[in-house]
Amino acid sequence: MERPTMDDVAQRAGVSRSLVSLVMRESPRVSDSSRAAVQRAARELNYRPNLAARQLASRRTLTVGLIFYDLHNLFFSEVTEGIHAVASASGYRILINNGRQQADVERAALDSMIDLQVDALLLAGTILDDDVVIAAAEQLPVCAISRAIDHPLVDTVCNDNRLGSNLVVDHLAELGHRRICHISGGDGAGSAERREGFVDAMHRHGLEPMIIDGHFTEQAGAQAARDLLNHDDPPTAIYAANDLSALGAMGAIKQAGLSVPEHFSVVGYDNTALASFDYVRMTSVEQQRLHIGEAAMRAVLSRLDTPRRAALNEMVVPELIVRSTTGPARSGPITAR
Amino acid sequence: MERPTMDDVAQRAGVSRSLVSLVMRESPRVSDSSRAAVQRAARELNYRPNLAARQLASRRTLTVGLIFYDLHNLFFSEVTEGIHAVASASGYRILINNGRQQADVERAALDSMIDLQVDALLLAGTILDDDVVIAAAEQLPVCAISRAIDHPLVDTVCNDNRLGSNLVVDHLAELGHRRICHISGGDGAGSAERREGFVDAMHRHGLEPMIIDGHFTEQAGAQAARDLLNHDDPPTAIYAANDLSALGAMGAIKQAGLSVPEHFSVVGYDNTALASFDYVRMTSVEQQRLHIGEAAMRAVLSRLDTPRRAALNEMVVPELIVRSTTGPARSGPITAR
DNA sequence: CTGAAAGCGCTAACAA
DNA sequence: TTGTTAGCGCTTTCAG
Repeated sequence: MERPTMDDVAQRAGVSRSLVSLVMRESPRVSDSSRAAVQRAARELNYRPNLAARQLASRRTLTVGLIFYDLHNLFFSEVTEGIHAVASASGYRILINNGRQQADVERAALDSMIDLQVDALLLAGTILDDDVVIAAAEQLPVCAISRAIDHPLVDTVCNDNRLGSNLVVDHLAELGHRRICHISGGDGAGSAERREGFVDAMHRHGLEPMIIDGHFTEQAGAQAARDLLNHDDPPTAIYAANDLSALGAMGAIKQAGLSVPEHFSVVGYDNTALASFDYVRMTSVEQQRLHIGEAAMRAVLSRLDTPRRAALNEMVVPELIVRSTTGPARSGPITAR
Repeated sequence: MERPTMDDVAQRAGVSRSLVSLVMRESPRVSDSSRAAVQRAARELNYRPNLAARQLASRRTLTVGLIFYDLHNLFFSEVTEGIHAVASASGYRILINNGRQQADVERAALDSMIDLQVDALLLAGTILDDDVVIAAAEQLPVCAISRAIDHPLVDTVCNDNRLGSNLVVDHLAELGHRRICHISGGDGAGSAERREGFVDAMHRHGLEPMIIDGHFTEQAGAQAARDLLNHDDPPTAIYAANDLSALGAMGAIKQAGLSVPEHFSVVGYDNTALASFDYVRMTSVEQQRLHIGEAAMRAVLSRLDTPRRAALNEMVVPELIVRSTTGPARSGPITAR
C-alpha cells in the first residue's frame, strides 16, 4: 500500500497541489470551501505530509535535537519536561539522542542530528569539546544546559552552582557542623563551580574545606564515604556533588552500621526523584529543572529568529530543599548505636 | 555559510555526482583512486550528506524510532542500551520520543516518527490502543516491548511476567511467608500478567492471594502500604508490581517506624538502579533488560528484510535477584522495635 | 567503473 | 484566492 502524496489529495479534492500545500501549512489565504474540500480529501486518503520532502523544499524541520549526557540520570528527565512544554507550544518536535556518558557517542549523536537537519540543538550536560560545540553553533542555534561555554554564538542555561554550594554550607554550618567534606563531581557538568563555591563558603565561615575527588556516580560516593569512615577525625557532614553520589555515601554509611543524620549529615545536589523518595528523604539542592528546560528551549527559538544576536547566559537560582538527612552535628567521635 | 552539496564535492574531485553518491554509500564498485579523490574533497569541504534528500530519493532513513512510556522510569534506560548496541552495529540510528505516560502524547510521538519516515518503530511500554499500533504496523515494522499484542504484523518482546511472579512467591514461601500481599500495577505494562502469576503461585502453595490495586508509582506503593499497616492482620510480605512502587511501600513502612525485612519483606520488579543501590538493596525481578532491547531491535531488522513474516513473540526468562529486603517471616503481630 | 537523466514529495516565488 | 513552474539534494536506472 503506497502512501498517498499531495498530488493524490489535490486530485481527489479537485484543486492544485499548491493549494493543498497551503492548507497543510495552515495558511490563512485559502477560502473556507477549498480548505474544507482539501481537509476532507486528506482525511479520506489518510494523508500525512512527508517530512523529508517538506524539509528538502523548505529547509526547515520544525524539530530540535536534544542530546543527553546520560539517560540514566533522572536530572535530565525533568529538564526534558520543560523543553517539551515550550517546544510543543511552538509547534516544534523534539528528538532525543543518548550520549551514554561518552564523548565519541555524543559526537556521533550530534553528527546524526545535523545530518537530520534539526533546526536547533540542545545539549544537556554533554562533555563534548568546546570546539565541537562551537563548530555546531556556526551551523545552527545551540544551547548548552548545565555547562558553561563562553562564545558569542552559544547560549547557555545553568543553575548557579556556586550559590548552591553556599546554601549547603550555610545550612550545615547553622546546624553546628564545622568539619564538612565535599565529594566532588570530577569532570562532570558544573562540578568545578560546586567545588569552588564550597571552598569559598567554607572560608567565609572560617572553616577548613575538606574535599575528596569523586564522580557523578553511586560508586564514587560510596568509595569516598568508606575512605572518610577510616579517617582519623572524620567529618560530621558530607556534601556530595550530586544525589547519586550522595546516595552512594549513604549506602556506605548504612553498611558500616552507622546512620544518617545521627552520625553524618548528608546533602546531595539536583533534587532528583532519588532524593525525594520517602525512603530516602535527602536534603538536596533543587536546580529548577523545569525552568532550565524552558529557558533553554526559549533560547534556541529566539536565536532561530535572530541568528547573530549576543549569547544568552542564563543563571538560574537554585534552592536548598531540606529533608531528613541533615541534622545537628554529632559531638565527639563516632560511636555505633 | 551554505552547506556543501554533493555537486560541490563532485566538482572539487573532478568527477560526476553519481560517483560521489556511490562513494558515500560505500559501494565496492568504485576505483580506489576515485574513491580517494572523492573522500578527500568531501573532507576538505566538510561535506555531510543531507539525510532528507537521501531519504526522499531512496525511501529509507536508516533510522528507527523509539517511543518511551516514561523517561523517568529507569527500566527503559537499560532497554535502550540493548537497542542501541544492535542498532549501531547495523548502521541504524535511534530517535527517541517520550510518551510522558499519556496516550495522546504517545500518539503524537508516533505520528511524528511516521512523518519523519523512520524505517521501523520500537514501542517501549506504551499504552497506545492496539488499533493504533496495528495501523502503524501496516506501514512499517513495529516491535512492542513489555506489552502483548496479538497480531501477525506486530512483533513483541516481553519478559515472562507470570514466571517472575512465581519466582517471587516461591522465594517468599520458602522464607516462611504465608500472608503475602501483591500491590498491583494497575493498567501498566505487564501488570495483569504479574497479578495472574501471583494468584496462581499462591494457589499452588495453598495460600490465599491478597491484592491491593496500585500503580507503577511511588505514591501508589506508599498508599497501599499505609493501608496494609492499618489492616487487622497485616501480611508479612509485600510484592509490588515494580521497584518504584516497592520503594514507596518501603518509605511508608519506614515512616511508620517499622523496618524491612524484620517486620515486612518487600520485593519489587524490574531490578532497576533503584533496587541495586546499596542504600536500598531490594530483592527484585530482573527482566534481562539488555537482552530485551537487543531482541526488539533484531526483530525489526529482520522484519525490514522479511516484511510479511509471521509475528515473533519472544518471552524472556526473568531472574529473581535476592538482596536484603526479604527475610524470614515475622511470627505474630507487629511490634515496633 | 563512470556519467547522464529522471525523479523522490514537497515549498515558494510568481502569475493569473 | 488559486495554479504554474522551478527547484531542494540525493539515489537510481540505464548507457557507455
